[in-house]
Amino acid sequence: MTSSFSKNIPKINTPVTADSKSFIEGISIDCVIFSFDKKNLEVLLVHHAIGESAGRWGVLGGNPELDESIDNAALRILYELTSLDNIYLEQLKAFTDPDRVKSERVITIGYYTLVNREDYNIKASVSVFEAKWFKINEVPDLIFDHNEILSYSLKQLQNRVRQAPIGFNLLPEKFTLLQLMHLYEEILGIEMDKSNFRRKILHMKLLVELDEKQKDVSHRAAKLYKFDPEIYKKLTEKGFNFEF
Amino acid sequence: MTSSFSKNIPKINTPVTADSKSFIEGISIDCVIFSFDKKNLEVLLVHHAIGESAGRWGVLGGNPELDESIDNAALRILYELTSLDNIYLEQLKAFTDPDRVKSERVITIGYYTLVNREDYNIKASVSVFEAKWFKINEVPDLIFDHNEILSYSLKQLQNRVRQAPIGFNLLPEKFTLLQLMHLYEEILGIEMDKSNFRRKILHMKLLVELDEKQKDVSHRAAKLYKFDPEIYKKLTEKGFNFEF
DNA sequence: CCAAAAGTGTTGTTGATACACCCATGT
DNA sequence: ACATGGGTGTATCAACAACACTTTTGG
Repeated sequence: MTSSFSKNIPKINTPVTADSKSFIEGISIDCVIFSFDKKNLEVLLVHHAIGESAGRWGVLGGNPELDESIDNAALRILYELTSLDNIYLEQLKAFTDPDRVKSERVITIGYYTLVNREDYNIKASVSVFEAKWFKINEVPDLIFDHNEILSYSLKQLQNRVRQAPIGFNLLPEKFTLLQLMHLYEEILGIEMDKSNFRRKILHMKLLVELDEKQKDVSHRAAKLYKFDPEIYKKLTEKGFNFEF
Repeated sequence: MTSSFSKNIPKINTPVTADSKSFIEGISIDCVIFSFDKKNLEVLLVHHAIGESAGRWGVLGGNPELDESIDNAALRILYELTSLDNIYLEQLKAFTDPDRVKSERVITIGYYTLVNREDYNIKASVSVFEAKWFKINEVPDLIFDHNEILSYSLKQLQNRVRQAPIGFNLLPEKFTLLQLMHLYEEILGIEMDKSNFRRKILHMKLLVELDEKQKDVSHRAAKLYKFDPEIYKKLTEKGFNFEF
């Protein structure tokens, strides 16, 4: 689910770390934020300073308001942390083990989101939270069931990325074919053949070749491409299938 | 399908239609029950007799208890209606539009389940609810957002059935290859080639050929096969991929 | 010149697709 | 005999994997 979220935030919510009660009692929101930095898939984690989980890291969390859908609440919470809107957001599922939080019964609706690292670096300078990027295989022991939520979201990302061109949300607008290939290699944890990858992705005719090349690289500069959602839309309407 | 209530059910819950509050306030469960009858994919719907949605049909619903996971609650509610256990159950997602139920704010965790029609016919003779099977394209206008939940679950079924051999849950233990093909045709809404389907499915070596044939059919009797979860498990451990 | 990545070409193999055809059985 | 579905065989084409090769550019 993608959606936009306007500048004027309707409601600022109390941080996750607080022990404040949700308006809808017993329901929280947790959101895994993925990003791709050069060669590595990374996750944004939030440091918890107060409460029972003080000193540990967790996925971005929050609470829904009474008059908003949980999906919108997730967008709002994301905006509060990153100042980003127009983010790719997808619901995972509800995590509902009665013992997932020791002190009280609370279920959480899990989400994952894909952000372009450049946009994040520009916008997310101010935040109430202390947040940090972790390489996906260097994630520490997290609060509650957040390790489970994270590993579930990674699986989901691996699945989805094969079926729909959502990976582009992790890249800058203009990218090279090799960057794109490295992204897939990193997410899927496999090695790919350069030549075969090119043929396959170009054959899909999803990408627009730009009149631009890489700059300041110490080797032959590669052509830049961009992903065009309009083209994708037209192709899917014709029964196109992105199967990676 | 109305009648008395019996058997020892672990926890008796109030029916969905009642306006009773859940222990975890604001959270309900809705479960789409799929089945395959000869040629048609069908859904089990429950008739609502009391409350604001009296006279209309909906998906099977219920409320969780404080000390059980929502997944377990779904299994319990399913058992209460169908007397079936050991059922294939998968969570869809949370449906959370603040206006999805007019009178109060309640989110629901959606599930779908696949049942073998023969087992159902044997076991589900008794139930507090009036329930009826509907062909998938003859489903009426349902209560709340249940039409949305249903169409979402159908999409999910179509996706999952291509990636994992879950379709077998809809068939009797012993089946013919053509039955299996018809199942896929019906779920995916496509036509398939008999010969090619055979080759493909047999080539996967998922099926066990039985020493048995169809009986009482007015044409050449077909060999019966069964799906062996053990074989599937072994294959997946070796990196097998069921991609339909 | 060399390193490093960009980009092209070739070849063998596999699997999907579209058929045509024969077989067994009840009415 | 014929309708109905069961079951086999085959030719063609597209996709994929593996790999060798040439090109461009900065240092």
